[in-house]
Amino acid sequence: MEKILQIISDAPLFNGLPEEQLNDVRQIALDKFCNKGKTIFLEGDDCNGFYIVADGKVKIYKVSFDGKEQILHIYGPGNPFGEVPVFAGKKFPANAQTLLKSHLLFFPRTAFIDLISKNPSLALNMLGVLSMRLRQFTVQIENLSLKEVPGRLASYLVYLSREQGRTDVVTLNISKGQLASLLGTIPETLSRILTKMNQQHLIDTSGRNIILKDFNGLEDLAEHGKLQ
Amino acid sequence: MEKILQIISDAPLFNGLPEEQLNDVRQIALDKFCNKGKTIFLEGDDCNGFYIVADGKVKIYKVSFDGKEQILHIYGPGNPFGEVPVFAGKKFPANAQTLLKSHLLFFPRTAFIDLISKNPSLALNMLGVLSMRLRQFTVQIENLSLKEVPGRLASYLVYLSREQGRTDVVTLNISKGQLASLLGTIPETLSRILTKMNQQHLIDTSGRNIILKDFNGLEDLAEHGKLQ
DNA sequence: TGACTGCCTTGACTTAAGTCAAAAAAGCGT
DNA sequence: ACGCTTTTTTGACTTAAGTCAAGGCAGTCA
Repeated sequence: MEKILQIISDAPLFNGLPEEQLNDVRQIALDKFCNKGKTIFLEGDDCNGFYIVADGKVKIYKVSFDGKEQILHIYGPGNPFGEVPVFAGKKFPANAQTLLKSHLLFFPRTAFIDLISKNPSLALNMLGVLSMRLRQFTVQIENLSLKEVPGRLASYLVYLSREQGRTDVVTLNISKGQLASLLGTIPETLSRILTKMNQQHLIDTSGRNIILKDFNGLEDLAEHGKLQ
Repeated sequence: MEKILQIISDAPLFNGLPEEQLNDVRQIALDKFCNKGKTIFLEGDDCNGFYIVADGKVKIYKVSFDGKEQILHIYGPGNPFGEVPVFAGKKFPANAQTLLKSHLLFFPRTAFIDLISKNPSLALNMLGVLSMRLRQFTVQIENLSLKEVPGRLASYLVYLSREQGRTDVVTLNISKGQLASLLGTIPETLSRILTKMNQQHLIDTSGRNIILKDFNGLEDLAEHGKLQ
């Protein structure tokens, strides 16, 4: 199978579609190659389509008046982004920038809407993706407003642990500064909390590897939201 | 037009559908009447369908371990809720409770999926609604993490002002305690900030009516996020 | 009228987390 | 291995907002 077609068929959005429809999708996809640090779109830009990450990594983020940034998502291969304004409004609600040299697929708005109208199962997949996003946001809002930073960090570590399929050690796939922004805090605070968790034998850090010394303790912290 | 059909056709989720499709939708809707304070579902409950508020008011909320509650949404007539797990999973991700005596319409999961498969424009409308909500969540996360409480309050007042179509005075449609929760804070803090805004002649409060004495100042505060 | 209830406000105190500044450590290209 | 940049850590200080506890105020219902 051709490379791009392979990427498309692996993406959750197009999962389970028959080969004929995958080919239709492939027809409307355009390649876009970006270097690290490239801004793909800014909040308020007009949107004429959405993207899927074929390779690399992209952050979706908001910036406050005085320049502080809150990362909303970090997407890797297979994840779509920028699809909200395709269906509602015309402007992007946040900024997007590559974190690595990346290969993106661009799907023009009208062609895609056309496709989805003829394709109930593609529509259902899309509904599933958006619903999932909504659920993630719900959790993120819950975390931001009900938990303190240690709780959010613990929660993220537990999430990473599930994602990486092991409870003894996890590896961060983003820098600690980016993690701070994702957790809605600043690098200094994150660093201090990591040190504190070390002292309490919850974790053991060495660079981007974090040994989970007390997984139950972390789950507890993620649940209760307070560090001792 | 029959009352239930009217409610359905007025709901943003189904707005603009041809009458024939509206009738299809109406066919699968079931009535549910609830008193004030009735729990409709709890986080983790199995989802076998979703709801639309026909009449009354419903809050969607999360509860932290120590009982503090964060309201995610307050929905009134025409708003759908609980549709996320219809596509994304099987369990409700948050709790729902009526704030008033309410009349709800229930749409069973399987019947609805059936319907949508046969109805591309219904699917597109739903995609629009979900996208709109994602957009709102984006703003909510931005507010929670990049703005302080005064900024979030100002932002809410400006939003209310647009919704109610006047820049001189707005009326809260929820209690101040509930507003505090919606803003991700506690009643004491909200009360103090309202007092402070009074002193600075930004607003003038009397019960649930809030006179906006300096609308530009409020917009500025909502943007910059800092109170003096 | 008065007590009951729910909601809001105020005060004194504590604390989590941000700011600013500087040093230490880790990456990276040549 | 070298210098350079970027990332992370640490320390001293400030501040927004939470906690706890007490009062006030308004509506309701005997």
